Amino acid sequence: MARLGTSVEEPVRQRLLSAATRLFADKGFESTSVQEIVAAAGVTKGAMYHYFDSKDDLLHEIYGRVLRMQMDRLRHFADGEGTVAERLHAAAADVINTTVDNLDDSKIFFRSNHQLAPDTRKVVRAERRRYHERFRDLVLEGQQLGVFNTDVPAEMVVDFFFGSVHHLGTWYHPDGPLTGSEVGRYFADLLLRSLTPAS
Amino acid sequence: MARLGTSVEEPVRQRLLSAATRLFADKGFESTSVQEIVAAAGVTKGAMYHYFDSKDDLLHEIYGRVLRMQMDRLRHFADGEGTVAERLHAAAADVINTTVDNLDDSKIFFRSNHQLAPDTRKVVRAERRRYHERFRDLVLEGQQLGVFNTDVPAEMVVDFFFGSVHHLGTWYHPDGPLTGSEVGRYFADLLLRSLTPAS
DNA sequence: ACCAGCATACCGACTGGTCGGTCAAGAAGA
DNA sequence: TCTTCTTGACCGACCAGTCGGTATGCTGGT
Repeated sequence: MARLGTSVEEPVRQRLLSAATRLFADKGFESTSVQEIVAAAGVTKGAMYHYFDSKDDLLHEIYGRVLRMQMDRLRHFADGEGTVAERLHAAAADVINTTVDNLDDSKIFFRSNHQLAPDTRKVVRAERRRYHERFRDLVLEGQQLGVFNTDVPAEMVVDFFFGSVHHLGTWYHPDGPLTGSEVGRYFADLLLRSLTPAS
Repeated sequence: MARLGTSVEEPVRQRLLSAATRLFADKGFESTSVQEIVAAAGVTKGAMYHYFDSKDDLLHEIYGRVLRMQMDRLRHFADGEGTVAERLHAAAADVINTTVDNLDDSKIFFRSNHQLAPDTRKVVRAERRRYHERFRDLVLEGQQLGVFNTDVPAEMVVDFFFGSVHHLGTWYHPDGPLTGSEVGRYFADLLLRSLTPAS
């Protein structure tokens, strides 16, 4: 059992998670064999099946990490200070920033959803829904205060925006000309302007 | 040889394409076996390998169909009549409409990209890029005419918007309360407003 | 009218190989 | 000695693709 500061190396469980994340993002869940994962982590299958119930369980853990992190950050910005517009802008820019910082997780999240076992999928979907609802409530708050347009339902605005976030994994490259913060600002600007009354 | 109106049934090739589309969209490319596809189409493996070179080839054909259709429609709207804003709005609403009408194709398109053989993927990506460029040029045209905001690069606006289109397969249900046209109008409105100067 | 020759369309058993997962056994610290 | 962690050989299921074969019908020579 790894105690505090016992080993220089990452513990086996972490190494497996990291290796799996990289491989799943690169080649997809189904195209990655357990053998490849354990080889990349420098262990054998027995070790993997000691820490995880199945290949599916590994994927589920990756999902869990992302979901918890995103939810924590969203709550922090949504419940923070400032006007609704400021809080929504900050939350939107932040989710793009963290998505870009964890592009592999994001790719897996949006591409391998259908590979999860039905039960696991239900859990993930429920957690995802709560996240969306918190975001939607922010939009709703602005609409009720009269600072946002009401002609497009809040629910749809959220789906519209998260499509763009989802899509980042497809075109964004960390070594490209744009930083995550820049993309975050651009996208948050577009979102806010699409919600702001014309005159 | 099927002459005009000779057979009531769809020809085998079409049946295979349809069955594969449905199954790939439901369970993903890698999780669908050739055996399942031919069973759903009511033929055997021999028939499939008579019409297609490989399982990959089948996927490639599905991609080709979607790409050709989308490009044709975009050109029609982009080169049509009306102001830039009107043409962009029409093209944006239409791509959402056809995406909703062919949700299975769309799911496959955005989810199974990485399963294609490298060569095939290059071809698909190139065609996809041309599509994006045509769309971007529309935005650029509006920016140069001064009717659209210029603070966000046209390229980024396109990536922003197509993320939302991409995402449709995740949340839209044909038997839900919204028609494709309604979603198309909402999303096109959001896009146009995000491009329109505030005052 | 007939037949040989050939192409198209399709069948389904089979092959070589891969995969997720199991398990008996060993190493090492407490 | 007991527990925790790790090994690697192994199993049964499954999969993409192959191949020898059949049925049908068109074509041109007689």
